Amino acid sequence: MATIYEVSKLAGVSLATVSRVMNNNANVSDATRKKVTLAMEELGYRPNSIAQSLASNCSNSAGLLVSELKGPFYGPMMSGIENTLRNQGKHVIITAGHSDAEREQQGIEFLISRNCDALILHVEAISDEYLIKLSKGKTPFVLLNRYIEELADRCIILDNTKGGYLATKYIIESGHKDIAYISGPLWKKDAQERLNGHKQALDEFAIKFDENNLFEGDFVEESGYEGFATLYKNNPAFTALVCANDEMATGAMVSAREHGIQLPSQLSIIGYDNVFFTRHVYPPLSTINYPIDEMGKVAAQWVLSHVYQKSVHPIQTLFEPELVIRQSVVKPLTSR
Amino acid sequence: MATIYEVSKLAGVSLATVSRVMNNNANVSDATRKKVTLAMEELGYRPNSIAQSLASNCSNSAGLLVSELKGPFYGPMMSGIENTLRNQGKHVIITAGHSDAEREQQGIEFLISRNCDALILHVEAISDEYLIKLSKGKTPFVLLNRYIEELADRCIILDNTKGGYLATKYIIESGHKDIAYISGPLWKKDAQERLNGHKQALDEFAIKFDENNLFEGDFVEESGYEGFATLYKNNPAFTALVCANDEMATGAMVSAREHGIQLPSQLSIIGYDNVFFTRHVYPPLSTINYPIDEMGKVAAQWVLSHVYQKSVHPIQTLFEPELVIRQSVVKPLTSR
DNA sequence: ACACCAAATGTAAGCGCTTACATTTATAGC
DNA sequence: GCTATAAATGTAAGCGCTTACATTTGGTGT
Repeated sequence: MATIYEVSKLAGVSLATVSRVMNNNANVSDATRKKVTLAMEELGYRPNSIAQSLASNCSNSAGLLVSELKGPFYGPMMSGIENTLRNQGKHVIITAGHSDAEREQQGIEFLISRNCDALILHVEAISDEYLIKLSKGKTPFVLLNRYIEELADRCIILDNTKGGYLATKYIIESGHKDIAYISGPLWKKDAQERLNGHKQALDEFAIKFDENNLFEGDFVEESGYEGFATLYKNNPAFTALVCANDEMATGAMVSAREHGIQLPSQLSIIGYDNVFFTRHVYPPLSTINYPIDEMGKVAAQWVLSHVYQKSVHPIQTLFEPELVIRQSVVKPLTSR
Repeated sequence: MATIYEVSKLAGVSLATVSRVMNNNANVSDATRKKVTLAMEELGYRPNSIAQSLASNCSNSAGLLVSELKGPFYGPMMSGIENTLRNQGKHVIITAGHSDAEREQQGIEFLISRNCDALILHVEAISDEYLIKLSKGKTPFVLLNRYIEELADRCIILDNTKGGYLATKYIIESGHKDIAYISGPLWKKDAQERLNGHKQALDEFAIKFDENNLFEGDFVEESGYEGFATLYKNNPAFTALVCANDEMATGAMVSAREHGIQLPSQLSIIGYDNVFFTRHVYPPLSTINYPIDEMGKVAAQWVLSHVYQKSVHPIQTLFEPELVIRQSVVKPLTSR
């Protein structure tokens, strides 16, 4: 690979001048600019961005840490972020934290050590303290789907409690009274909040919450599958099931059908997140919309404005969940 | 951030020694190793991997270029790659090419300029020539889902033609004769191959291929939706639909139902790829398994063995598609 | 023709590391 | 105790760039 030195020699100018034309510095005469450009082309020169980064202390790239690289939730998020950053000539370095404190920390350190100009973090396991300490450091970051009082202005979040409330309220208003719930892992704040919203709706309609109707899953499909089976064994009478995310809801649907239950007539189900395949399961799943792609874009814009001084509309940090009604929730049969 | 210099001063040794302990170089006495380690901890020292990379010409990271960051196909692929590399202490830098030649090239150049030790490429639009030229360069790479004669040993591929054949053969053997097909964009080789497989099966059973029964989609759901509508208008008589991927198949299912067609009794559908949600659509979709996560792992192992000298079982480059039977294909009704 | 100033270019130090090579120190054999 | 040898450590040159500062060049006004 050609280096800047070879370019400078070929063009008959100094290193500094070559660097100047690369960085569009004003003070270069058109004549030499052309000479240099030509030399670059002739050599097929590509600047070594590692060296640039080391010298300039700016890498033109943001680090992104997500829990998983796969899954219907993270895809749109990564995609939204990458697109808006890429449009401004910035790059994204992605790594996965796997909802594990140690691996999340490793990931963050890797991204920092790679000179990322900023970080976008979707972290679940790492402690608030670590993040607060991190915020004193020199690499700026935004948090997606996590709220920390002290870092409030850089937290881009959804009102999870409200979403949980909305889901259950809709179920109740559809006539259900015996309602089961499959939650996410309760050490995760969002799982906790969604459950709180659920309880809040129950309260409002004076339905008492029954521990027997609660199953703690872990946000993946299998746990929805198991969850249904367990709940059904405990209490075969519930007429509606609210799930803390869509994946568990689909898992539960499979299990329900295997138990010979007709959907939706004998059992109403609602999910959470509105991932793209919810329209295609059967019956099409009612759910709560989580505008994660939008939120990813906003995170990217935060970086653009805070780090690269690109002006941007004011940043929205709190997003509202919305009920999306499809066909998986119906009035309960009087008996089953 | 502390630098190696400060560590060396605190520990009372030279830069080189610090560097040696970082790299586990043999020739360091236990005593000084301990001194240095202590100093590092005291300063919270993290090596700057950019500088390491510039100096050593090795970044311990592989670049990954995929078409999209979202979608049920790429997620497992990225995930498989990241996991196996991460387990060996290597990192992954991911960027997206969006099936566009220019953006793919930009992505490749970015990854190279970031000193990636190797590249894993899922590229669709960029030319064979470019890749062949690239192979003369110093950054080694593997190709996922693309076959180039000259680069055969670094192409990890699925026998797409065979998969196409298998799907249609199964449909025919289920009794269908009037079969429609929604293909991917035909400039993509895999789309072309799958279609070829389809035709081959048709041939084998002496069914003639009818252009009216072909719709060229672009591998996303919407085009499946449109595709069905168009095909149905041309020829409402077909009893089975084979789709070049699962996303288009689900799109087609939605459209079919909107046309008042009962699935699967009035129309059999088969997909391709076996992405995770195929089990949850209704009816559960029969499809062709594409072990993309496995193939991603193999790509990662290629990198591990060719670049980092980790020994690894011999690498499988050709993968076989497999029919997975669920409930979306049934015998045709005698009439509809 | 001269001084003066801005624009264009060059010089060289450094970004934080690695590593070949030189030097010092410890170990062993006699 | 002395040399030969190996082990431990240090020195300094670079990796490919950026950038503060110095120098040169060319254009003005008089």
